[in-house]
Amino acid sequence: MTDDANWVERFPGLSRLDLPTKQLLTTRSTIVSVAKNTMVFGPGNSPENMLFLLDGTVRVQQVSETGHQIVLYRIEAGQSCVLTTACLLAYDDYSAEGIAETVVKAAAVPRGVFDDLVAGSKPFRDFVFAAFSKRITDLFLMIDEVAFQRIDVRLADKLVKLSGGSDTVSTTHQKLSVELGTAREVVSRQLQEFQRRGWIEQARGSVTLKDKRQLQTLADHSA
Amino acid sequence: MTDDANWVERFPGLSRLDLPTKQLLTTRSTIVSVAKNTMVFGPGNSPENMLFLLDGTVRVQQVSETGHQIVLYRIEAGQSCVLTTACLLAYDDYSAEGIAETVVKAAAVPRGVFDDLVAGSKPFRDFVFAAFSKRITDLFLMIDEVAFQRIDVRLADKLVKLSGGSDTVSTTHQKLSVELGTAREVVSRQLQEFQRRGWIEQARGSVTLKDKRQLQTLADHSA
DNA sequence: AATACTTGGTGACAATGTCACTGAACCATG
DNA sequence: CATGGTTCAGTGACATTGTCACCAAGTATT
Repeated sequence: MTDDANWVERFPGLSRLDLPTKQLLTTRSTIVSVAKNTMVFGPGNSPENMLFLLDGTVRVQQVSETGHQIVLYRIEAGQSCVLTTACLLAYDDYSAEGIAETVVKAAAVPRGVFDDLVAGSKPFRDFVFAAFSKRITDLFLMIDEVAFQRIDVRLADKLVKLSGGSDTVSTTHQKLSVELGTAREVVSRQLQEFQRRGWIEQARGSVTLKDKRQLQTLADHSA
Repeated sequence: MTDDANWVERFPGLSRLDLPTKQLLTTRSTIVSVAKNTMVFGPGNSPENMLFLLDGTVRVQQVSETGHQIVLYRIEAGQSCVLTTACLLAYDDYSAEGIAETVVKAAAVPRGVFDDLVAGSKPFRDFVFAAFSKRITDLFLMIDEVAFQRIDVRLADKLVKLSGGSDTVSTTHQKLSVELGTAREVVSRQLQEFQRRGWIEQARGSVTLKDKRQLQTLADHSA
């Protein structure tokens, strides 16, 4: 892994901080590791610290009163849990939970230090507000998608995004349905249709993208 | 109208500010009025100031790429547009717009003053972060509703909420469909069903709630 | 009064969600 | 390896919701 002591430099939004602020962040934070599939935060589990992700991914998802689940967003390396944490602190009765999808390494900043930083550093304020803003606009987009986008378009988009650079997605129909907030049967049907068109091939627990371009075209068709 | 010069006292979250901070807010802000049905902010119209609503309601809604519309939330008196404003400043290419539903009176705080306040006052920071947190958790709930809640439940809930203390809601089927992000025909059908059950009566451009208790029961049925 | 616009109603159909059930693939254990 | 349990995926019937095309009545404009 890269130099953890200088983790601040790896955050695009934080590299502009002045030296004393950086030092405060570095000296007053601790590097923590979280095992895969651990709940990082959740109902009845408000973290004491603000986390800044150095490695790995945290998936934030919600369990509805109806028993349904939906993935809200992911926190990647270089991003912060600030807002989710803040939400938990403000309203501890809500149902979102953060789960480490991989081994996660993060810098834990105590709340008091965080508050001092917000007070003392304009660049840090900008970083925090930008994170909030990005999250809220992303949620706006998500509401739009859930409300108005066809499920085949959303599934194609999700497959391409989950594949990343690779050509296979290791996941089950059930998990894909949670990604989109739909039913497993719907995912199964759509995947069958994609397979019929020769865009994908299926195996138990994985989907192979044979024609990512076509999938991408369908996903972009929203415009 | 009540004493505008002391508007800070009317914000629950701001009354705890220390005197100098309050004075700063008061002296450096200007009271503005906005006519009904005016766009307060929107694409290509980022406001220069952070607004604190003293009177009236601002409806925030989104126009999808597909042409569909959905109401995201409302900003009521005693709340701030901070987050929406911040979003617009950060990402000016997104499609949400704020529309004054009534005559709106607001205190406009310049961005620089706002930043100074965040830096200098812990209670003000808490106010701002609480506003962000509330908004994000509300959006989580909304995503859950849009994705998983039946339309009759959502419509009943919306009718009760829009009615407030009154027993009539002056709105069209079209507007109700935008509230829920669904189609007018769907609203018409559901309202017919409510009417058949004797829960409401309809007239052109208005709905009269005859049995608010039953509607509320349906709305609560989510639990 | 003639015209256009808004509001709401209707039926056919498509897309998606729900339910109950089936069987195949995988896994842990003896 | 055999067995039984669990996970994963497929299927058909049906309910709910969304889409489309069209109509009719009320309202505003001229």
